[in-house]
Amino acid sequence: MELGERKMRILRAVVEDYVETGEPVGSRAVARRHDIGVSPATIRNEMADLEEMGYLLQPHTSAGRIPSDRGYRYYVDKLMPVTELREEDLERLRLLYQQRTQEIEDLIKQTVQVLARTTNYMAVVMGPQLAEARLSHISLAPLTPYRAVLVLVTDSGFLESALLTLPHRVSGAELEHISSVLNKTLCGLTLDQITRQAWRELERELARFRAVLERMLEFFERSLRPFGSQRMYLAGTANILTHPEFRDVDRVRMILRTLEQEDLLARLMGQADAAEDEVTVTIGVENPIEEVRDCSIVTATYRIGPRVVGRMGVLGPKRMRYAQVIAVVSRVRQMLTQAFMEMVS
Amino acid sequence: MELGERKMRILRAVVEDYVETGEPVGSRAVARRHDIGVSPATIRNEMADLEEMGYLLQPHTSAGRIPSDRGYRYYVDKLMPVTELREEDLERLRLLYQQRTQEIEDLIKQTVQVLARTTNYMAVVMGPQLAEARLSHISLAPLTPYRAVLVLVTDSGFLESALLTLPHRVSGAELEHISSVLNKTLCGLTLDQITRQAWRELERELARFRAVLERMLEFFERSLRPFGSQRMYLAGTANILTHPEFRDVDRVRMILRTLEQEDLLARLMGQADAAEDEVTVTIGVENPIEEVRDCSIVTATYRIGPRVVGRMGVLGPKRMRYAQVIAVVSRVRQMLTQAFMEMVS
DNA sequence: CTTAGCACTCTGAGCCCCAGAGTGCTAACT
DNA sequence: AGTTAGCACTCTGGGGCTCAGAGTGCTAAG
Repeated sequence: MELGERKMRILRAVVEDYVETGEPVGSRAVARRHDIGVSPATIRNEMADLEEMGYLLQPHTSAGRIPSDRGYRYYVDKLMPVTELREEDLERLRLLYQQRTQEIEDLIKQTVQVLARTTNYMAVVMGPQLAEARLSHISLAPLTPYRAVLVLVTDSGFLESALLTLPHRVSGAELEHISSVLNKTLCGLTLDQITRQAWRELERELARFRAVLERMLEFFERSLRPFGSQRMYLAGTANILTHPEFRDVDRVRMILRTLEQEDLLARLMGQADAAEDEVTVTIGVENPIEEVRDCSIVTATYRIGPRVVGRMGVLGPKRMRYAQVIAVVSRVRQMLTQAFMEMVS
Repeated sequence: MELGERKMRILRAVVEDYVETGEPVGSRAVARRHDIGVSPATIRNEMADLEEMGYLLQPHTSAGRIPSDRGYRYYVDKLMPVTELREEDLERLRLLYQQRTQEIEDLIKQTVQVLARTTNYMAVVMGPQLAEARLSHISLAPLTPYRAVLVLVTDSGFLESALLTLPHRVSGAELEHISSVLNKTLCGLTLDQITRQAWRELERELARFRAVLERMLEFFERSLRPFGSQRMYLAGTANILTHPEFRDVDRVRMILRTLEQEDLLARLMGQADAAEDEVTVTIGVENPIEEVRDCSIVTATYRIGPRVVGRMGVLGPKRMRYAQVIAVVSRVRQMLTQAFMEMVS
């Protein structure tokens, strides 16, 4: 549905004023603060139209208008000005990402902090999703007669290791044999493929060590469990309490209770997609979880190397400074991906 | 300061009624609900005494009394009945800890959840503190010419590993040599000792590989940074919002903002102590952080094996069901330590 | 030392009122 | 036909008021 030029300007004015003040916006205020070029009465008529079309809402008769979810959506899609970060914030990001840490986790932790701080909303970063990574090295090294260390490395430089308790005595030579078979069979496959398909083959080749393999499979499945081990990093819970829409403790409680459940939070954050460089905005009722229907979320995918991906997002009230948040998320996504690129290479 | 028998009973009555109802407790209510055996007037006098002694407070004239921090302290130290968990909660704990996971982290995550759920307050668990653990195995295995995997195992079965980018080409044989020197020199030492003292010696013996050693030291220091990498697990943030003392959004915001800072949270949680099997209660003003002076915290140390320790705690309003919380924390501490014991052996 | 009686105090809920902001409608204007 | 001024009407939110209820401290009697 296309809106006329003047309706657009009015809708934009209402959204922006409401985001700024938190008060319903009246025709008079629009006329005063934005030069639409017509009188309040005309604006009143236009606003009545916009309400009928579903872009605006009236909290009660004789209050100003506030944007509906649809109004925000239209604003975000068509009306919102492209913004760049404040120089000050940009500087902070540069500072953070140019210092070369070696630790992926540190970088993620700092990312979630910086997202929360610069937006003053709540930030979430999901740790990297390894399922799509390709194995480039795997080995089983002896430790004691009944213990071995399993080490795996992916093509983008992830290291995972685990202590395996061996079900029976296995000599060093045998472990080496196992390692070489593992390498031959599994390298180049994604971790997902390994648990699904390649396992059969292994069981044939290493039938003698079936019990050992089972221990390993256990580990694989655990470290790949979709959201189990995919750690979630949260920051800025306190931030959202600064916004008047969260004055109501019960509402906040509902929201927090929801976000504490990692599976729900993961659903909220949407699907990671390595190809996608876009920032996604989910407004109010668009998001899949009942309890956060009056929040908006801005999400994006970051990458570590070519295949490993994770998700980041900012959650705040629907009355959110969308342009700014999108600018922040977009920049952070880009800089984080860049930083990982340098780290991994 | 010793209190007379009757004063004790009255103080206890006030604390318990206040904890239950959240309303200031009047002399009449005490007389009715607890048979002290004297009239409200007498109780009134006693309460006035207790107030003067600093055990009770009056929010305003002509309201009932509420316990002061000192009153709670006396209650916890001397008056509180020893409680056992409700059978239902106990069952839940048994269920949780008898299923034998192999993952330390999973166990910790579930512990923090269960603490939060059974108490309905907020729970914190600090990941294990490795500084006191003793190294039992260390090795450096080749991966590519310029990369190696560093693996270390402690005597209680912790595994840590890292990918080292080598500053120059190092052959497999050389790595093996380094590994054997490392093993010889470092095994049996605590990680703390290693970074502090043993390092010198290594630098002499492996002078040729100084650059490699430096990479390793970096890793050691990172993984031992006192509270940096010592992960904090939180649960039940939403819970505390159910309590009327946290109706005030601004107060909650202060508290959350504080708890988001891991260094402050670590200070709140106090010092881990392997020897100590006690549960510690910190009430209101006793705790070191200004912003949480109207909260109480119940903490305890858990162990993984003989030396590695971590901390767990429950944070809630001063008006807390101390006896129950202490019972929960004590039981969870015991069962978690037990579970780790079985896992590690 | 304990208790009944009593005057006094303070809070919090409920209620009312009203200014202020904003609307929708009508009728006049361009 | 679209725009505007004028106007009556509506709704909210805050301030102020009142009052019942709960609880105290004091006094004097048991």
